[in-house]
Amino acid sequence: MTIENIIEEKNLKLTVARRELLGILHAHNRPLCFEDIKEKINMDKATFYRNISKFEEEAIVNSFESNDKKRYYEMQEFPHAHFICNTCNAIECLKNIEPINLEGYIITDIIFKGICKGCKHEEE
Amino acid sequence: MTIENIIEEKNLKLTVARRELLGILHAHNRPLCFEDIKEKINMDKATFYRNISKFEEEAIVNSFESNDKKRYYEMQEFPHAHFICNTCNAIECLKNIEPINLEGYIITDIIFKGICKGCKHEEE
DNA sequence: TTCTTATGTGCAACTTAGTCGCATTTTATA
DNA sequence: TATAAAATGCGACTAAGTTGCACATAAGAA
Repeated sequence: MTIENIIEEKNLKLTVARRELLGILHAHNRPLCFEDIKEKINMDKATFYRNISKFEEEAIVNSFESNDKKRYYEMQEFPHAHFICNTCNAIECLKNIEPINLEGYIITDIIFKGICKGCKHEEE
Repeated sequence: MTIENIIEEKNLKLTVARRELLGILHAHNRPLCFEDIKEKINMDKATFYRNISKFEEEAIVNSFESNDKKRYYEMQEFPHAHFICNTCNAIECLKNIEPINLEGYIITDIIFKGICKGCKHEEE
């Protein structure tokens, strides 16, 4: 599925900003915040946040808050859990954990916090 | 364990602000943000954030970011997972879920996001 | 290809959570 | 009761995210 297809499928206009923004998110296999993205492309923050909101409404992108008060965004292609390290603040994607069920709830996202493998190793 | 004992055990000074702050957190069985707390007690936000940071360092309190860009705090008495509803933004404590293990990681906190029982019911 | 219109973009001003420096107050101890 | 270290409150600041508005652009019609 190309970026052009995704945009077309949702009946959104294909603009330069949208192509660039989805291009960056698609190319990186990790969640990115606005700060990460503005290092890579020159885009006004109002444009960034308006497009990101639209992508979230259309279920193209999903997001979560990390430990650093910033929101991180990624393509919703393969929904998966995340691990946020309290020590180094790194965000890892956990693509292979077994599904968890909570009776009565619909789970769309799981965030684990704690100490990642690297930091745990350094502590020992 | 009284608030006075907790403070003394960690070798912190027992001040009016600290007693009030821990009193509020102790009295409410749900995570609270600064906005929630300033409705209940009159405390400068610098004092709030400095004390909350100290309580976190001392493992008296823990915290997480919600969907609303605010950080929520609660006593660390009974560590447990949380459910944040994407629809109504409510935060629920999940005190009875079975423990999850991730090989190589130390998990200190789990946050589930999705649709809570109430909102799921309304959708149907 | 050009015209038209709805939609998107960029700018600047704004809001709000959270931080920091500093003068003053309070706690704990001698 | 005196003292020193630590906590508080204030005001100024930072940075994420939002909003209104004028201008630019995508996409379909003519």
